[in-house]
Amino acid sequence: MMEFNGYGPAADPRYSLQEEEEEDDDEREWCCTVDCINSSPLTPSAAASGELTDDNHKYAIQATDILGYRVIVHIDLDCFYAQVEMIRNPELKGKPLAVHQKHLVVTCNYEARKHGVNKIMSVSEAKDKCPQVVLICGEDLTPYREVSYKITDLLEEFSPLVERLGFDENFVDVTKLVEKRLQQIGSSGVPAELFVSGHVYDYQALNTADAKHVRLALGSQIAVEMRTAIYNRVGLTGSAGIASNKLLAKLVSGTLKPNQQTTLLPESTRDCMGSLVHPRQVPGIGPKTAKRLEFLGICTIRGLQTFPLDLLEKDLGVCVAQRIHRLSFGEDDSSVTPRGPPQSLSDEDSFRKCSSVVEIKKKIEQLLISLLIRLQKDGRTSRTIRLTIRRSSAANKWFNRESRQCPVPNQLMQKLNTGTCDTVTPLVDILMKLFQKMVDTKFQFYVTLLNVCFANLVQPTLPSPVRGSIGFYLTQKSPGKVDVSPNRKVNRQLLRQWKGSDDTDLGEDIPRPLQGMGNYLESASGMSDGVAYANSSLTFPNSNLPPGIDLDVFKELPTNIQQEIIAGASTSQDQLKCNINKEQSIKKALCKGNFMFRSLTEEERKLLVPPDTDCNPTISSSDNCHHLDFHNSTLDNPETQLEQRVFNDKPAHMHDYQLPCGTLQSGNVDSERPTDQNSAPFPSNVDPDVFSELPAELRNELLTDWKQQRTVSKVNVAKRTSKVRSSTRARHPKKTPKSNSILKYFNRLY
DNA sequence: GTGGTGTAG
DNA sequence: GGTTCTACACCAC
Repeated sequence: MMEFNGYGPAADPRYSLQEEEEEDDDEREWCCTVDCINSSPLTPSAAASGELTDDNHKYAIQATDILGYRVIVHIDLDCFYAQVEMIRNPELKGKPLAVHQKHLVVTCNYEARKHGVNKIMSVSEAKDKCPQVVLICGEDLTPYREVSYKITDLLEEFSPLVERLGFDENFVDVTKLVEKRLQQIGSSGVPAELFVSGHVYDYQALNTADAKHVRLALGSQIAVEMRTAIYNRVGLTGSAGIASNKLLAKLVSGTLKPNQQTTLLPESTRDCMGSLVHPRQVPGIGPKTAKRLEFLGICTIRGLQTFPLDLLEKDLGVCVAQRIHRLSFGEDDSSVTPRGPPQSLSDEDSFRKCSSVVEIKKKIEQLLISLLIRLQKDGRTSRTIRLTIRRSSAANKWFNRESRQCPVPNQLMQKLNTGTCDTVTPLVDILMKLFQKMVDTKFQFYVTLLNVCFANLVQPTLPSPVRGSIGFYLTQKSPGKVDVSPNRKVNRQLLRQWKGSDDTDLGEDIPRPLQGMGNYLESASGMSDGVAYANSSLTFPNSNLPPGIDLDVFKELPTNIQQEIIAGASTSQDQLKCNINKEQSIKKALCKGNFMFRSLTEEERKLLVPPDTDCNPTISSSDNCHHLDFHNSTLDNPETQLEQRVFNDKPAHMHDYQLPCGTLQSGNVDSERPTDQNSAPFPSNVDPDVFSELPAELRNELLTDWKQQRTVSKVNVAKRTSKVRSSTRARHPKKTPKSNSILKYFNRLY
């Protein structure tokens, strides 16, 4: 990795460009290709022969007219993971460094590249090429994700229009900022000495009389400012491309790397596209599409440009055909769209093979816990859970991924981001059922990848009532208590809130993931007191019930809610205090730089599973303690300290017990719905005395909810009787209030 | 809403 | 083609 002595000037061609010598082979080759093709642009004879005429170039003309004034900057951070690792551990600077996931190098610094190490090279090969290479496992993406969002944040200070592309790339639409600067120049006119910062593609001369040139030149100066800010405040270097659309900006940002920038003036567009050899090199044309193009005999960009559009449309569909046809001319009218917070959170792990249900369950649990921590930190909750697998068999070595998903039951949804333990067991149960929908575990199977995903993320609106309180139970019943995530188009406010919650410096606070895990451990053991589980309902001493709860009402509740209430009855207040104490003790432990996760004791496991069920616990033979390395990692610049990497290793499975059979199925939630649609103000199985003891505000809220449910139910009944469903719809019934009930959900699973 | 495919880094 | 670990768009159903 090079040393920097001031960032901005280094990117300016008026100063020496020492770093150009440090391009890696790939990038050098790319540049050579550019030069090569640039030397032979379309000849007049080629145009005359009908290969490429203005007629089939019509999109270029239209697009240029309409969109030519946009100024888009594409920022591409140099070997991102490696740079982050060097920031985390400055001692690594100057050493050859490779970040690997499993047995593959996913990125490496330029020092390692000098020794022949490359991306997607096996670890063993990298070691052969460069025995002194420092290998860092990059499977935990947390630190990269965090730095990545810091960069996006920083870029948003320049323009609100920032679109992330993976962790290490961003598009920024700086058109408005450029216009603002033009206005500032005002009547004094464009200064004659206006220059382009960095390189100009194809060494094209800047024409300060051309409005587009002026704007792009200003864009290049903004790009330098952005890169300087990224370096000064986060410590990372990156390359930039400046052009009139996203496609071109991305293409030119790759021409000169690392730590350089290139501006494409409109007149060079054709050359720039012509410099690409294969359609696959066009961002937006992936391997599958490229293969189909090859099947059509299209193996070059020129070939794609001149291929009859109608034939292309027949093969690829109108939409795709037109899009890639336009891309081949360098035309891309897609806008820079901030995506807001991620729409889903997922975690996955791959392995050579996994062929036992116990192992699968263990791995699912690991992934789930890591995800729950992230979800807790995120602050949202999830409405959909998805399991994706990839399997192999003797006959067919590789299968594509396949997935199954289902809604997260309402009650669970409300608790997902609270970091408590009681979500883990039912979620693992659900995930195992999803797994069994894909794999018949009665037969031999080989799974090589598991992915758990929380999708459909929404903001919970109600503060969580004290767990175990009746308020907790009742509010879980109310539908419509979550705000659907706003339109994915843009919600910067949401993004800011989301980032705000994420942007914590550890400082004095306990990292929230650990609080959550602490809760997980505590609740898991706390559940056991005085509770014996049966297959379909709980047995309990009556005295354990909180005052005001009717035994009959209680019996009607789903088991997990019963557990909540029992746990809360004895501990609702004490537990709060207890949690605070525990957080403090965790904090103390963390201050010592070490924290130990303990597995559940055997006794605790026994208490979680009824001895008389078929699902006997599989007790983990190892009484292992999982040490969590907890070390500081800060950036050079104190302003932009990285959040500490809480988990150096993914937490190992916490316990290894089988789920009590029917834990979730037991509660007949349907019975909680109003039975008499017209008379009772609330569901028949809600005790009036209990109800009357609730705060007026809550009572009103519940009444409104129940009223709404009844209305919806009526509408659905009417719909059902008047309309015969198609077979597909029967498989995916329309959503009714009941469809969210746990029972309904399990009916679908089985 | 579900499940598959394609694209991206 | 996948090897890693994501994330999103789109489409048929």
